[in-house]
Amino acid sequence: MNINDLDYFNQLIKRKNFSKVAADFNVTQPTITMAIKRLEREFNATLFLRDRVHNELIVTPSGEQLAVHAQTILNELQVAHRELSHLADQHMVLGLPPIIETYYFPKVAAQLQQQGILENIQTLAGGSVWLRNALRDGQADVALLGSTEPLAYRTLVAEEFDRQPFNIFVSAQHPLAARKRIYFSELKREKFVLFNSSFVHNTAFNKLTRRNHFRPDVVFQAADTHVIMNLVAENVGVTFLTGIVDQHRNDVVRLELLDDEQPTFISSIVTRTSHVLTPMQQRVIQVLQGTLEE
Amino acid sequence: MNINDLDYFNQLIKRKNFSKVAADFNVTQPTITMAIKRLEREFNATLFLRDRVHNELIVTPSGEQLAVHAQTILNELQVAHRELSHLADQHMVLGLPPIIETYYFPKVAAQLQQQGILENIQTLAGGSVWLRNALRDGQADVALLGSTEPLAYRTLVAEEFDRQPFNIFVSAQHPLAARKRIYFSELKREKFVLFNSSFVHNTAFNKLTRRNHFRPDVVFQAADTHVIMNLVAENVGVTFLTGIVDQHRNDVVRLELLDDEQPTFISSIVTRTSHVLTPMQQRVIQVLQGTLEE
DNA sequence: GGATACTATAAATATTTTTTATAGTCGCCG
DNA sequence: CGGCGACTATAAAAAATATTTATAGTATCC
Repeated sequence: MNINDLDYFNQLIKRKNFSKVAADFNVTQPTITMAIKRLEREFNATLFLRDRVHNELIVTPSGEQLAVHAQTILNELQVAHRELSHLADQHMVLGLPPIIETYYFPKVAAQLQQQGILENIQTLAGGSVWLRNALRDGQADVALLGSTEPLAYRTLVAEEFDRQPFNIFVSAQHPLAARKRIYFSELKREKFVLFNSSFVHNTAFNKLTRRNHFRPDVVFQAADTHVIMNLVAENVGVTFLTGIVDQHRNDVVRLELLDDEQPTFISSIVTRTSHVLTPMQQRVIQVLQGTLEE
Repeated sequence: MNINDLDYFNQLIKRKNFSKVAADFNVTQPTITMAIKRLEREFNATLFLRDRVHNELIVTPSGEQLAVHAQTILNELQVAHRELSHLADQHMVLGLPPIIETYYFPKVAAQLQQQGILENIQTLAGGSVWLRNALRDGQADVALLGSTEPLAYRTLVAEEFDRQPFNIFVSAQHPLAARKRIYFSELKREKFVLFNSSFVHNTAFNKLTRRNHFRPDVVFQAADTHVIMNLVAENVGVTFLTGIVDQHRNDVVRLELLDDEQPTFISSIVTRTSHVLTPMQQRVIQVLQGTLEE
């Protein structure tokens, strides 16, 4: 049995049209007909019903079931290709969401440099959700991910290394600047400048607004914490970020939240369950664990 | 790329010998050489080092990594074959460990019969551990499994439907027969007749003996609860089983355990995450849920 | 009734895999 | 040391498979 056949099949499931699938793969239409026939013979099942009357292609239960497995197999192959290509290049792709890249990675990089393995690391930036998928499809081998709940996925292994509360940052000229701690509900009338690229902050923020029954007035969303901090300093609005972002500015004040049951920013080291660590990769992971878990 | 190549590769990983793999598949030796070459070209990596000096075959890191994926892919295909074969025969294989088969299944079967779908069920008997693997490799489509901890596996979905405490059963002539409840530690000097085929009972039993610091005197292990009960009635020993086994005998007395933190016998309906339910299979699951969850 | 949009079939070609036959490498042992 | 045994590799031929080309079939739409 040929993998191509599964590829054709998989595409036919999506496209529901033999000729178009053929075009997608730059082969002629009978090729697809034959491929499906081979699969139908191999699995001894009808995979599609050719409904000429309504001119549509119906996927049988057997077809649906096979589609699930075909998908897994094709993904597994893709991951294999990517993983082996990383191995060949002697590097490891480390996924980093922007916040983690800015505030945790420098420490890690220094350690990796000392051990002479920094050159084997290739970073891949992206939001937490996107990186999770990049891990799954083999684009990344390891990722440091932020989340509000402990991560638990079928194909990934996560090891938590830090928990940080979320804080409120206001301008030094802001009336609340004199305070050290506040309740989230006190922010009902404030304007917010928020972080947009990371889904995690939004999740946490939305939880809190919902729990406190208000619709926040979000005046701006930025992808970079420095931009946000500058806007906060200018008193354009207040923001909601993790404490690690603090960074000794004197034009911005950090306020702790007093609410019970606050969401926390959980940081984890995540890998694929199927990923086999080389000795070099094990050292990288050890450095990550050592540096990040204090 | 051909699945056969992965099959050859997978076997070579196990056997570490080209000629033997060739023999295993009834092909000639150059076939294996070529297959590995094709994979090495396809993945642009060396998969094995042929160490002529020590006359052994060394698997490279790339080889190790590919092996993991090859295994997954081959398993996925095997599952697909089995699942589609069940679909073709219009049946569903239901795995049942002996205890569950005896004490829960009759109720279920009656309901399934009423709905006219009993004939579509094929049961598969086996211990919990064995059935878990049967689910994973597609031999079974659904299983009712017993466990002492909630089931959580990567490739399986479990839905709990019952929790039962474990009980002690003694002969009506036994000194303890007058009691209703006892502490497990009071059984230090007893002889035990235990259930052997189900790993779950042993796990729970061992937990308790360990916690109470004694080495139990196990005089016999049987695969059938009736045998055990008969031995208990004859006062050969006492036993440790779930309450459902009770079955109105007057020569045997059931004692509840007074210990805090007792292990419980958790029963769950388990399926593969990758399994697509047909309408008929959905009805079966509904009957299972309806009947078993009261 | 002809044009259009699909899928299927059959024969010819092209491609890929396997076999056959043989060579190469190394260790072992008399 | 030389021949034998246990391996794997290579090359050419043969066999098996997949793809293309060309064409037929079936149903819809106008």
